[in-house]
Amino acid sequence: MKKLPKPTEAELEILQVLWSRGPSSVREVNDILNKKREVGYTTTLKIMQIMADKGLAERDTSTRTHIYTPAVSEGDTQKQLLNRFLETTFKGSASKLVMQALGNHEASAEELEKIKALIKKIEGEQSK
Amino acid sequence: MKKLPKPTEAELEILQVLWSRGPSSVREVNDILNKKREVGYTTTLKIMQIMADKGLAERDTSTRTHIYTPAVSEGDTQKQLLNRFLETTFKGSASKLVMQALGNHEASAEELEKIKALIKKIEGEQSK
DNA sequence: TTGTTTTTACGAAAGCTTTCGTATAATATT
DNA sequence: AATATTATACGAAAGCTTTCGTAAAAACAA
Repeated sequence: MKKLPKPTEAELEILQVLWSRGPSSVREVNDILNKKREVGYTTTLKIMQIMADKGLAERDTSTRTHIYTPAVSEGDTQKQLLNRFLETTFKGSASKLVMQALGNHEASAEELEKIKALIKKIEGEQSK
Repeated sequence: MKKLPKPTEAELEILQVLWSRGPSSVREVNDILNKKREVGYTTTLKIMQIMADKGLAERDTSTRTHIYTPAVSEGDTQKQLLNRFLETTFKGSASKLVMQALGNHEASAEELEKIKALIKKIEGEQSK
């Protein structure tokens, strides 16, 4: 497994667009970003070019309008960032983080069910 | 409630030392940091001075060796950073984050108990 | 064809954090 | 007292990310 570079904030924002939209042009990504905040077109272009350089995205340059595709999965990226965040902010204590997260943000009943199911599964494995 | 500046990585590292040790001098903090990685003394000094400027720490300058005290609580800071992380990485879905955190890092049996208890409490509130 | 729009490419500026060299003052040592 | 050590202060350099101006190429429209 190769180690992926940690995406910056701006890169992560773009990755999220690519994850939800699939392969996209700079124009399309930039339009979406601009629904939330003002970003210059060339700014988005530049960052997407950097992402291609770093290997966070791949681009198809066969047509004039280049099409970018995410080269890292959403789940893997979340896992990577979570590990890092867990380490820096909670010194590795996942349960502390979970407690904080559940305490401050209400999850729906079904989400809580999923979490309970997961806990059960983990407990099952532990008792072996 | 006043809004605290977001601590940088280096600042967070120092805050963690201050939280665990309580009021400390630059030398003491720097020594602890150097157990993990090499940091120059003046680098640590500079960042702690910035922290005092920003209001992340307070310092007692009544003696030659200034003593720094955290001015923000560990819990509040974790909550602030967690909210931000949740937004940027999990688009606000706390349960997704919890699932990932529990899935990837084993929590001890007692930690799982605590989490289950918390879920029960939340469920109790929801059913009202 | 001629001019307008759209796109990529390039590089530099701006902004932020971290690192460090140097100066100066206070303290400790011999 | 003279020297060495330890502390703070200051500013600049280094490193990284983000932003943007400008140019060149491609596609489109009149």
